Amino acid sequence: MFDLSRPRGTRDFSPNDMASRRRIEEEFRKLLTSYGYGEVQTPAFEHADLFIARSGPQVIDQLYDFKDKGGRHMALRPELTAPVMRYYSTELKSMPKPLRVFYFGNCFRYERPQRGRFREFWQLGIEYIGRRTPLACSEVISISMEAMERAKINDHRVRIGHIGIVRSLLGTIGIDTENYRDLMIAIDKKDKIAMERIMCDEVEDAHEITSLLTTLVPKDHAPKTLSDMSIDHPDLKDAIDHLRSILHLLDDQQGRVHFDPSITRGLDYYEGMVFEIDIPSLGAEKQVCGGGEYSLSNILGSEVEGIGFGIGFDRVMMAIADSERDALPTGGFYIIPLGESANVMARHVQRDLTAAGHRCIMEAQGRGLKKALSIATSMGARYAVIIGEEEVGSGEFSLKDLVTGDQRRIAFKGLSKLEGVFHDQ
RNA sequence: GCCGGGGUGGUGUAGCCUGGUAGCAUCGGGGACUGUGGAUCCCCUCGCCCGAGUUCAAAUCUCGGCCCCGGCCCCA
Repeated sequence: MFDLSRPRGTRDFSPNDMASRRRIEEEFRKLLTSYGYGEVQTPAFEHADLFIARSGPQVIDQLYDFKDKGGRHMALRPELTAPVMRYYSTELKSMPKPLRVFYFGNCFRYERPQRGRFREFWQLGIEYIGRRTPLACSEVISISMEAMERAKINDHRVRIGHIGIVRSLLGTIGIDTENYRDLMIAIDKKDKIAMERIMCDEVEDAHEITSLLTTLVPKDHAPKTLSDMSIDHPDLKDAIDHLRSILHLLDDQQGRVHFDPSITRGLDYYEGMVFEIDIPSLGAEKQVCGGGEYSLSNILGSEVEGIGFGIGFDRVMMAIADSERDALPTGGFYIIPLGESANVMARHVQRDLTAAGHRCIMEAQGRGLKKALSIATSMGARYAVIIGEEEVGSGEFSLKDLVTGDQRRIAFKGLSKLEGVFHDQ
């Protein structure tokens, strides 16, 4: 006997799970479609180089890669932005700008599983490829927030920053670019000690360091509002104006949006506005969405700029209240053929009813009437269709309302007239 | 990769400290009841994560592995 267990970090989804997941998925699709985004799909695996080329060692360590039978180095996709950009740069390029696309698919990373982190997980995202105007930025952020609302999540918060602000500030005190990466990570983690350590190697003026730290790291990790930012540096004016315009357009009535200059995002291709959404109640893996403005000229070899975000679909599902989860569909008919002579008519009735869009389940185990009615009820059917020798002989079937108990004979030919006579629920 | 807490029928649990018969609930299958249902009663299937060690004897104690949960890291 071989190992029947499920691979580590993967999940099976029950019919109930899938009912909930599909409903939310559809809700998201409707949202994105209504904003003019078109869905694209790319392969589950790609040439490994697509992911390796510009990635750090962490991404590569987590890559599910393999040699195919032709000796090619392939990898399961760890994220969807690169494949979508690959698609864009080869085929979608000629489409009118701006190009609005969205994607939904599974991704694979060899990680240590824990709550909210899996080796196979689903990501939903959009890309707005075109000029990064404040209106376009606010559209993208707004869609991500509306997605949370559609999922009926109400404790999320949005943090918006700007990578240009951080870069400029560091530039003013002459920090060596080679240390940007470590420093950016330290800033993103709000790790003052690491920030100070890295910066002390570069600058001598303690006052400058201190003021910089206070500017970048909100007190008590509390989000700040943009108006708290009092930086007079000419390089920053454009960035701050840009953010102001975006925030103004977001028209955040519920106070979800906060300014957090410490967001730097890990990826190299981000520049300008960046944002994250998290749901505090999720615990350690609370970030459900991340995105921002990017430029991909250095990666794809051609000038591509845009705005996008990725949503962790599984984390959204975890945050959805149990009361919002779906039950399996109920209602409709349960057909009970009694004896072999009833089978043919039973199949015909089932075909007609399902063709008319009704849920219609066949008693196919040969159970007796009593047992079958009991099953019909427990499966949530509204009506039982009873077909026995009597019915076959007269070309009729018995239709029993399982809620009221009423029962009547219906001519098989009169099936189409069922509409409106009974409540299919 | 690191640090904690756990793994008992499909599901939820008792038993573990203080070694000896694995109990309960629910779900699933069947029957009482061969053409009229959510009830009741009865019967049945299915389990100590894996391996090694200690012992007359291990679900229980020891070690290793695997897996799950929480945290770190990173991210979604």
